[in-house]
Amino acid sequence: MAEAAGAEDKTPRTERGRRTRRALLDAAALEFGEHGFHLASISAITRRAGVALGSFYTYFDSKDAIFRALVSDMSARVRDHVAPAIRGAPDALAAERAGLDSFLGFVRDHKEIYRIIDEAEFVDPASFRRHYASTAERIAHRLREAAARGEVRADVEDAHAWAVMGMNVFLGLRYGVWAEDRPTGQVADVIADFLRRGLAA
Amino acid sequence: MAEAAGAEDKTPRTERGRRTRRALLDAAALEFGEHGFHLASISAITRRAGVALGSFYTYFDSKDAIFRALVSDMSARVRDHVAPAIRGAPDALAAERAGLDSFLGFVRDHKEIYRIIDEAEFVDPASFRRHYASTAERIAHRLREAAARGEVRADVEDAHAWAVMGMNVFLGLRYGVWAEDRPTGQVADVIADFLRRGLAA
Amino acid sequence: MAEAAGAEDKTPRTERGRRTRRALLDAAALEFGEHGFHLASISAITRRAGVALGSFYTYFDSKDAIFRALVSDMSARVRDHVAPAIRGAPDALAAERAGLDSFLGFVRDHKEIYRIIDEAEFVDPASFRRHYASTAERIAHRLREAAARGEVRADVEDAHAWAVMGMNVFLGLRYGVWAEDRPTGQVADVIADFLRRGLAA
Amino acid sequence: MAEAAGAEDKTPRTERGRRTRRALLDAAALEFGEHGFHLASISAITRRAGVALGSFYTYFDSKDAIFRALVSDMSARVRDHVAPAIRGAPDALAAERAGLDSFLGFVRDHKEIYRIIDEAEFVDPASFRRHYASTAERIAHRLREAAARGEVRADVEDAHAWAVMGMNVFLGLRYGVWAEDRPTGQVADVIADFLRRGLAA
DNA sequence: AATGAATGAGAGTTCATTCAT
DNA sequence: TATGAATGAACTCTCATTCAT
Repeated sequence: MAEAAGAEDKTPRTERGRRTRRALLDAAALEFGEHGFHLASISAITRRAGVALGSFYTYFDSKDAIFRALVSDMSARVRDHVAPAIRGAPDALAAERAGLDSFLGFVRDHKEIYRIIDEAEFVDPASFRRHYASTAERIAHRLREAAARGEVRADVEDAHAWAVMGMNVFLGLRYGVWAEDRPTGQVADVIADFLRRGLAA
Repeated sequence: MAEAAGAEDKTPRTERGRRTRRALLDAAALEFGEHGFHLASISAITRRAGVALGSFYTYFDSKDAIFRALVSDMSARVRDHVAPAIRGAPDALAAERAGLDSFLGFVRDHKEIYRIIDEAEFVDPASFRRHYASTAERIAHRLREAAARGEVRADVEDAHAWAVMGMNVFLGLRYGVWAEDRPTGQVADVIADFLRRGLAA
Repeated sequence: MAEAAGAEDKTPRTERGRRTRRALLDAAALEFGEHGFHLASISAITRRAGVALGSFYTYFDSKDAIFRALVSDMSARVRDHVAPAIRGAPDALAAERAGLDSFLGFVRDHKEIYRIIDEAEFVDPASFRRHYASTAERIAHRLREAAARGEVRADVEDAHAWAVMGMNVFLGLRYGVWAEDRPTGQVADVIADFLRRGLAA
Repeated sequence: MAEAAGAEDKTPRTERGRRTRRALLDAAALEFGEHGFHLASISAITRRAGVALGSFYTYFDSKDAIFRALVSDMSARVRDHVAPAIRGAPDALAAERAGLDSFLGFVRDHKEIYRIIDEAEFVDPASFRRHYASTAERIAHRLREAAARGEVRADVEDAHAWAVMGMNVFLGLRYGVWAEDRPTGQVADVIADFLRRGLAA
């Protein structure tokens, strides 16, 4: 039900197959995260997953294919992690703060995601655009609704949504590099305050 | 330890050598920009530059070395292009707007830079950090001075500088993808207004 | 040592088994005919036959084994198709004409056979020699008997039989390539006349 | 000047390069002759030629490419060997006899050619057709001229040329298998007589 | 008897780098 | 300094065959 809806029928039919596929995906996340797409090797992935090299091709057609599967897997997990935090927020600006905080936390716990998402643009441009476009659209949608409710300035436009996403992505993906010791909440607070004043009605 | 200073040993002595080195660098910008670091090949670079494969090593120690040389070359060019625009601005917020606009224009005219800078983080983490840290530091410095002059809020901190840089980088590097038809000035205006309200004293 | 006799151990016991074996053989004829021995894959054969990969080894010991089974299957079918035509001919030279015509017709209707027979020499030299030697011997036998009856020259020898077979095989196997539009009967006529009187003025 | 007139500029520029290319071609003839196209391996070819694996790709783009180069190399050599024998013959039928004899001799001395030519049809159909079509056309041309001179029957047609070629190819390529001990001249004599007068009593 | 996951040796090919001329 | 041939390790991918269920 993930990458391309049935692709070519590489879907495992047995429980054992399901476990092997999962192991490969997890191993791939680590390998791609550590070495990047081009330096990651399929033989390293299978070694990490504890299966024979040839078994890889029982589940994925190619190196590209597993990368794509991984990206959509991770997008979904990020979304599933961030969405509840946003939904629980009292108003639009609190939602943005909660979303950033939740994203920072997720990345901190899954450092591999950082490089994988960054490379997705070049390895799989189509899914990259889909990913960012849908994120931006979600933010824009929230802002427009908030404007209608009078929570934020009435003249918000899409550029604001992209700017917010840009800050979040840049801060989120580089947070480990930038300031590992700083609690994520603190950063989220500074940015939330900045957003509030920039976007307030 | 040689990257920045100019390679100390491989510096060409003759005029002809200087031209060949420049041709390699230009060819490398195109090749890395089109294919990315790992898929770019030295033999393609030399072919584009019109020199023999073996000649490459007269000027650069390795594939990494020419990439590093290229990244610092380009950082310098971006800086040289953006700096005057910033210096000419009447106040701190106008400077940020001018900087973003100028950066958007530069990227539009040098599309290769987009991918090269994006990859620099993984190919050459050291120079990547140097590059972003110095940019962030420049922004932070401007904001602190502006705060001292009362042009922006007194409680600005480094997180603001990183957020501003994040928006700029994300918008700048993806501007082609995002909204090719939109004049860069318009985007810069929206963002400038957002910044003004967010950072105003 | 098992190829000809019918495999002795892998013979199916049930009706269902018999059908599966037949399906594999038919699928193999198409697959080997289309791609040649080395590029044909067992998994493609089982897919075409509609059975699971593993089931293949219930019926054949190896890829070589099914190829051998196929070659003897097809030799027998060619023989069964051509023999009646030859038997019905009034004299030796008419028999050769009828044999060629019948062979051309068979190949036209079973194009796969073309490549399979051509490759048999390399995949399974033993059965290849058997196949051609017995064909040549049959022709030689007919010619010797015809000579005894005074229908053909008295000094015929084995080389003549091989020459006749060479023409037939070359024309027959390449007929599709060479002259698809020409009726097989016409070609058979030209060759029959040639056999009768040669090229001299 | 051989395979495809300049292909992609893999032509060696130095004397050493020329020698290496020749060594690869000779090694390939043996390897393809012994094992056939698919079982021949590039690493075996380079081992036989005494060069490193990677050097192969300095001279040929692929396994297919060297096979094609080899086939045209060998066609040319066969032609160069057979042509003088044919030219020296007193009349058309003597020419056919001389051509067959010369071909049988060539194949006996270069056994590798046997399998290579036989496989060319499947590996490189285009050059296969070119090869046989041009051979058949040469024979047909000789026969038509001989008919004009009154040396052979006036009603010769292309089918005769194909039949002659079929006999020659079949006898020539299988002669080693069939009758290693028999002098080629003897076979050529039998066939020449057959060509002249056919099989009728 | 039937299934499909698992195996691993081996293939063709690429490419950064070295070296003799 | 310039050239281009030489190198070999590393890579992705295939497939006949085996095995547990």
